[in-house]
Amino acid sequence: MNIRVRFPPSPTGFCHVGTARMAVLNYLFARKHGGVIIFRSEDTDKERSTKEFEEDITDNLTWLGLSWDEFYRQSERTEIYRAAIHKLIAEGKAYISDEESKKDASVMVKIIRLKNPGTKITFTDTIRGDITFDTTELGDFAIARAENDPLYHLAVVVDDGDMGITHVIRGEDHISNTPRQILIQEALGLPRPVYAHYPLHLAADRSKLSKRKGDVAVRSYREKGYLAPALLNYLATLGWTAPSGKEILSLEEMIGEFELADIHKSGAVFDVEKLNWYNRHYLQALPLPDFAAESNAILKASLGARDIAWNEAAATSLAPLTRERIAVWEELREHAQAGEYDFFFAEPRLDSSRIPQGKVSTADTIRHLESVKQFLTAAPLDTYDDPERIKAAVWEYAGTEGRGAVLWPLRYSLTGLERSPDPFEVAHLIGKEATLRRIDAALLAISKI
RNA sequence: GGCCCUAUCGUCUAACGGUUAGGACACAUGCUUUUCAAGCAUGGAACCCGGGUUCGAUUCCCGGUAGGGUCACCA
Repeated sequence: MNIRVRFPPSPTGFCHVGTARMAVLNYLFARKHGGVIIFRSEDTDKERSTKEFEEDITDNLTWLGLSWDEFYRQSERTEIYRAAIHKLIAEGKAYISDEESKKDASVMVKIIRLKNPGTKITFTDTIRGDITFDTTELGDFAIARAENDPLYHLAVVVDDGDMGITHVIRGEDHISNTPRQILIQEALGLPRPVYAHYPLHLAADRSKLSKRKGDVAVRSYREKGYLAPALLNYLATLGWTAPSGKEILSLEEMIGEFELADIHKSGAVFDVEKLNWYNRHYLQALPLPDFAAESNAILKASLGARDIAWNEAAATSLAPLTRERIAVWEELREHAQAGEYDFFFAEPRLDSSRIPQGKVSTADTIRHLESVKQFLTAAPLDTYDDPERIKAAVWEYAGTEGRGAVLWPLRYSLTGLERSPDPFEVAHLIGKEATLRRIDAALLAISKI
């Protein structure tokens, strides 16, 4: 069987994570079976559909790493719908009725309705099993406003038939649309595709995910600095578990393991914490030069706004350290804007009263700083090539005098921050000269207390 | 409200009649370079309720309850 699936978004809004998930599931299934993917822009609502939204959708799906083989717009296919509607009317399976407009009761409009035979429709859903509907309650539902102006259900059915769609994989919000579409299908004499309705994902309170309850646009995740493979991996595993039990999977691995029947039946909450965990993973997996390039761009912009002189080399050497401190790029920007990295590029501004820590006296603090300074002065220059060797230079002393008492003033002197990376890492990054200079500055500041 | 779907830790889930109900995220505690982050170790935490079926139900059936979806001249 030559499998053909479709991505049928309507370009009436920015690419939603729900749209992305629909595409991911269809993509995995199609690629697994060597099938064909059709992107179909469902833009029959002329009022709300825009080119901008369509581009946002294609752009973001591509960013995620997805692709398709054929592309159509429903707005360019009115002739095909016209023929189908005409045929239905000619065969007496549909009719034109004059009715009051629902928008304005004083206006009479023509609506084309399907003559509903009122049968019971049972279809097999790959994810849920058999589902039965009594279609009598649907009545003669509307399929078009005019022969050249189809409504959603008609367009979908005609297109699925014309494009040879074999598998319709969509959200469960379409379950109740299915009997209606099957009725049209049967009236047109079209084959019935395989249906698979997956559950929608939900907001934290288990209600429908909406703009009010968090980000729903793929572009906003992208702007915050989420990585495409992370979002892709999360979206795929939200409501689907790989048989291997793996949670981290590349696109190729997902394709290899994917089966429609393994998609869960119940709705899952979209959890940003878990997404962050995925993103941290993929951020760590980035080659260091790639990480540094992006990291530098963010630091440069953030530090520029703080009037800190830029030093590309210093920033690059910082990359291994910033990498383990963030889950999303946005965090690096926030940290840099809060001044957490200033000390790598400029002398720290010390609050002398903060140099002695806790119960340690000022006199002892001075003594410790003087001692540490001696050790670090005596240490040969290449000691600074490795944080471990810097540590070794003062470790015995810190052990006997009290690590906190010795290390806190050192760390604070070097960074001027309450919270920062450890002192040896910092000394390594800023080098011997700056390290000694900063200790001297701290000693000078504390002597004025 | 009618119709349809669903129901395991806070969250994502494993289990396919017999298990100390497993894992991941999050959380708590401890360790590590008495800060922060990361890492490592440990810990707390779940079968919606009621009936059946069965030697035995988280698992199968029915009912209830709860949640979701859908009831357009939108898609």
